[in-house]
Amino acid sequence: MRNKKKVSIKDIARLSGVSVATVSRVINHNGRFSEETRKRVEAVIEQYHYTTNMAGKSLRESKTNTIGVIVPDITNELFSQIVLELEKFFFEQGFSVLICNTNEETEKEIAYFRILEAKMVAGIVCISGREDLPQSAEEMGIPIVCIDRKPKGKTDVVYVESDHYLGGYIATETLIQKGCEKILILSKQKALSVNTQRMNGYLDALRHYRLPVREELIVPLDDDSSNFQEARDRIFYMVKKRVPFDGVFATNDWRAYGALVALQQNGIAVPQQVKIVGFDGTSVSEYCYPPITTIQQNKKELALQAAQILLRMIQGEPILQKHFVLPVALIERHTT
Amino acid sequence: MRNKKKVSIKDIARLSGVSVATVSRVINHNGRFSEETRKRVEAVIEQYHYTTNMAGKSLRESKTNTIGVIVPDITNELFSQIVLELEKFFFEQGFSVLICNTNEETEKEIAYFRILEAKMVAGIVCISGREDLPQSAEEMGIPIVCIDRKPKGKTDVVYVESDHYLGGYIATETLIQKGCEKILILSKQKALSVNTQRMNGYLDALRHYRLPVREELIVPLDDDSSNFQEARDRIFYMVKKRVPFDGVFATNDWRAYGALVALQQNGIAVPQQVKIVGFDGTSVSEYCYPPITTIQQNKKELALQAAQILLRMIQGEPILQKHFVLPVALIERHTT
DNA sequence: TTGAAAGCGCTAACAA
DNA sequence: TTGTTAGCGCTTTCAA
Repeated sequence: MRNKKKVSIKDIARLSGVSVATVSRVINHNGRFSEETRKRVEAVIEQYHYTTNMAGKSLRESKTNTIGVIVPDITNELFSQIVLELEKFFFEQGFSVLICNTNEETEKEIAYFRILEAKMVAGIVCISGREDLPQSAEEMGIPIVCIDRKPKGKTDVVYVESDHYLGGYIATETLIQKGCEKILILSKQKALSVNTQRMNGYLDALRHYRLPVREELIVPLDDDSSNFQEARDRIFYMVKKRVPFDGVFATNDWRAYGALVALQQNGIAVPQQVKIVGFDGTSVSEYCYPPITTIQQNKKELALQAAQILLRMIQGEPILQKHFVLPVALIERHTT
Repeated sequence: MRNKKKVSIKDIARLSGVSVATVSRVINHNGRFSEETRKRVEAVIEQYHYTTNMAGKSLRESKTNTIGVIVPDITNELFSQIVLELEKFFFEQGFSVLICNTNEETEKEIAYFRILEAKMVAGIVCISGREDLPQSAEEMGIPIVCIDRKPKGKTDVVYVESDHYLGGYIATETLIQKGCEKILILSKQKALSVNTQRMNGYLDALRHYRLPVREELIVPLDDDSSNFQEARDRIFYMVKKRVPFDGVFATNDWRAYGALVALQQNGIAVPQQVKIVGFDGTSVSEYCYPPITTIQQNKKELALQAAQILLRMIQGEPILQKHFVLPVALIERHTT
């Protein structure tokens, strides 16, 4: 079944009575051939369904037309939407996308960087996940753009992110303006910039409205269980412990939904007794009941910005601005 | 910034005082070298962080360790879960995954087949989407496994699918057993085997329970709008037209949810007045309100089966069985 | 156990 | 405008 012997540039050269160099020029529109030659060569290419062997080309040029996309979890809607936009953009630019799902495992991420290097990808988009890029990444000399991941230490890595601080501030402010005074925050413990920025927005909003920061309302989450489960369990526990609160800022939509379910299970009315704001703007916030007020990230723009910058880097342009912040938007629904 | 000159097999050979052939043998565990040589070479490789240049290797071997995955829409949870499992499996086997999002556009799919061929991928997994593989695909001589896509005409293409017929039957039977007599089906018009099999399950269940097949309750969907919207609009219209029905078999979960919302908007109680069953077992069916009874596809198993078969094909094993059907499961929730 | 050398398909420098 | 040729990094055949 294998081994339809493929037609190579040599065959095309022979069949159209020119040299391989000329064929190569025609294929790559490099000039230095006559109109007549072009026609003849292209006809033969057409006739024999010739397609460039990328391995040969890549070997010769020491680079491929492949982009590596590193992502923690492709089944997370936020990420899959970003990946979709990346794929669309790069397809149009003649690049393919290698998907590298790390599952947040450091080892797998490091392995993937090695693989991407060995495969000589043209560039890498690194979405969220842990903060510090593996050592190897920086030494590779492959253009990298990060999304929602501010590389620790290194100042010269390009990254694009939503305005997480403002998002945290607006989320909290919204709750305050709707009358909440004891606002609980569900936040990952891991000190990612994404987390700390949202937290800072929360804290600043409280301060600005002269509300006390209550230690017991800062509920840390760790990494093991799902966002939904963990949030639900934590809120359940808070209710059982009778810790009073009247607002929840959940740092993503699944956590918000977890909080919502825990409250419903305890007969606490949302939004009458407790109000909730989520983050991301994924579909769960829209279709759950009642639909959740959330801070929307502009996934398409995030992807597009990152992709465009990466493309420019690949083309050798110097990138002066290293840090891009995109606005977020409040979507008011029925939990506030 | 570019151009850290990479260390090649030649460098390793020189640095460890052996020939490139020997280094190659050591790297690929091909025997024919002494234990001592092995140690020396491996030490040098380690020291200089050598990694194989895949373009060179691929060119030489006329194949890569990359798998192409063709998928209609990576943001569809059903597909992203399958892709996740494929990636996981192939990563462990030393393959990378190229993601090819076709958006159901024939042209893009054809383009991707060409690209995958030019890139000499080791194999292709083709998920759902249109039925007939492009001509080019079959001629390429690259192993292909389809998921949920029964290639038209061609009998020798390997495919793995859920038992859509049984799913359709069980969905309908469930509605009947809960007392429904006028069961509406929301089904794509496009004659994909997936659609027709579910439809056949529906029809056979009706016949088996001696219920009439009513033409006006077979509601065709076309391709333009989203599953959710289209289903919602259709059901809305049916209600307005006062077509009587007391059960809805929606051929995926988003359609089921669309139906649910349309009914709720018209003040029709679910499940009291109308019952609903969805398909796929994606999260929307779980977290919407009320959660929807659905037929679950085993995405992990689907991916694993396909991946394992493809791997065997890549390794040159003959595949005798071409068609694999995986069981589905009814998940009862609150819409029946 | 080891090495020399050919050649996979391609591009680009150089020559004509 | 066109051709010749070297060489990218690798594996493998053949010879030693």
